Amino acid sequence: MRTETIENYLKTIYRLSELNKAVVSNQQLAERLNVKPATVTEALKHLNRLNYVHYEKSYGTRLTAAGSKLALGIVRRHRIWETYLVQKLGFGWDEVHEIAEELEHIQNSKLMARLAELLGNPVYDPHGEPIPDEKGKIKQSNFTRLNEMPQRSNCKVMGVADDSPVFLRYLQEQGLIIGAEMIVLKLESFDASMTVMCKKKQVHLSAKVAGNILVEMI
Amino acid sequence: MRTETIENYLKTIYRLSELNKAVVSNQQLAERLNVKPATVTEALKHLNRLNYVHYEKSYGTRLTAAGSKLALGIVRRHRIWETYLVQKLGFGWDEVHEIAEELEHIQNSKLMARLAELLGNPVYDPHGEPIPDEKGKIKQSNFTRLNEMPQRSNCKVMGVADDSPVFLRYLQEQGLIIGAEMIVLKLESFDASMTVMCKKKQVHLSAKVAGNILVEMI
DNA sequence: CTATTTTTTTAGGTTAGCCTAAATTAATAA
DNA sequence: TTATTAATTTAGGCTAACCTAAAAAAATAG
Ligand SMILES: [Mn+2]
Ligand SMILES: [Mn+2]
Ligand SMILES: [Mn+2]
Ligand SMILES: [Mn+2]
Repeated sequence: MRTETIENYLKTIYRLSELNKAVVSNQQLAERLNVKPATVTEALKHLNRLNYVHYEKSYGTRLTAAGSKLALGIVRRHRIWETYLVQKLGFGWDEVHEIAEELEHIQNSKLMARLAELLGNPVYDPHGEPIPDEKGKIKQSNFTRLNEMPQRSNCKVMGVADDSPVFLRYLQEQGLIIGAEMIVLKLESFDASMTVMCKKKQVHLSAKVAGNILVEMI
Repeated sequence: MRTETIENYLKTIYRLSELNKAVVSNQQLAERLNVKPATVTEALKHLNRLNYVHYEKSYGTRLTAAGSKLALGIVRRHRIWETYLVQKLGFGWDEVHEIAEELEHIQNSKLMARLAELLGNPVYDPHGEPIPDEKGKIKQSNFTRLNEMPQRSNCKVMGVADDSPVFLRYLQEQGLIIGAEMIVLKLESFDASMTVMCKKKQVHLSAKVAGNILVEMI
C-alpha cells in the first residue's frame, strides 16, 4: 500500500510543486521518474484512489494533506541520510544523493531519531537543502543566487541549486564548498560571468555556475 | 533482474542449507518467507532460469556458485549493519534484525567498506553469527551449546542460536549477553535445566534456553 | 505393498508497474 | 479562429509476485 514506487512519486511531486509552487504536470513527472507519460497517468489514478494526491484529468496534480505528510517524511529521511553520510562516514557531497535515494525508503523512526540526534538535529543537508523536522516543518531560508550579488559584496556559500555530481565536484575543486566565504571582484556584463576571490584565490565563474550557487550576504 | 524478493530467496536458501547442509525444501522456504508453497515453486523456476539455483522438481533446491556469491553478499551486509547499529548507534541486540532486513538490500560497496572499516572489520555480528568477508569467506567457529557443557565448566557467551527479540531480551535481563562469563553450577537431570553463576548472580536456565546459548570454554 | 497423508506442482486469477501505439484534449501559432 | 503541435489519456500487452483450488507425486503408516 506504500511501495517504493509510490514514495518516489510522492517525493517527486512534492519537489516539483515546491519549485514552481503550482500543480505538477505528467510530463515533468515522467521525465524525473524516467518512465513514459502513460505510466504516469496510470500511477496518478492509483495515487488518487489512495488519497495521496488530487489528480485532475488533463490539468495537473497536487498532494493531499496525507500525501504531503508522507512526502515530507521521505525528504526528511533522504536529507538526514545525506548529512550522516557526509558528516559521519566521510563521503563527499557529490556521492551521497544516489545512496540516500535508497536509504530514504527505510521506515524506522528510532533509527532516524538516532541519526538526527547524533548530527545535532541538523536543519540543512550537505547541499544546503532544508531538512523537515519530525512534524514536517521546514525552515524557510532566503538564500540569494550568486549571480544576483553586486560587485564588491561579501558572501558565504550556503547551498547549491543543482546537485549533480559533476557540478558538485567542480565546485569542490574551486574551493566553493558550503561555508566558504568570498568577495565578488568583477562582473562581466558581456556574458554575465563573474570573478570572485575565495580563500585568497581568484576564481572565474560562468553565469550558469554562479546561478547555481546559493549564498548569503555577510 | 535482482530484486529484493530474489535476494530474500537467495539469503533464505543459503541459511536453510547451512543449517542442515542439504538441499532445501519448498515448504521450509514457504514458511520462512511467509508465502504459499505454490508461490515458492514459481519463484524457484525463476531463480533457476537466472542460474542462481539448481532446482530439481519435487526434490529440492541448492544454490549455484553465482547464487551463493550473491547470498553471501547479502548476509555480509545484513550482519555488518546489525553490528553497526549496535556498536555505533546504540541499538539493543534485540532491535537490529528487523532493520537490517531492509538495509541488507542496499547495494553500495563503498558504504559497506566504510562501515566495516569503522567497525574494525568485525568477524562476528551482535548475535555471534560470522560475517563473511568481501570475498565471501566465513570464519568457521565451533561454539558449543550451553546445555552440552559439563558441571563446573567455565565458559563465555559467544552467540545465540535463536535471535528472536523475546529470547534476546530475556537473556539480556539475565545478564547473559555476548562476552559474559559464567560457571555451570548444577545440572538437573530431570528436566535438563541448569543453574549457572554469572557476574556473581545465580541464574536458572531451562533446557530450551541453555540449548540456544552458544558458548566457548575458557 | 497398499492406503493414507503430506508435499509439490499445475492451472487459473489478481495487482502493481512498466511499455507502445493510437486517440483525444489542450495549447500555440498563423 | 482555425490549423498545427504538444501533452495527455486510452487501449492493449507484458512480467514479477502473490493467491486459491485441484491434480500429481512422494513419503509414511499400517
Ligand atoms: Mn539528494
Ligand atoms: Mn528513492
Ligand atoms: Mn539478523
Ligand atoms: Mn531482507
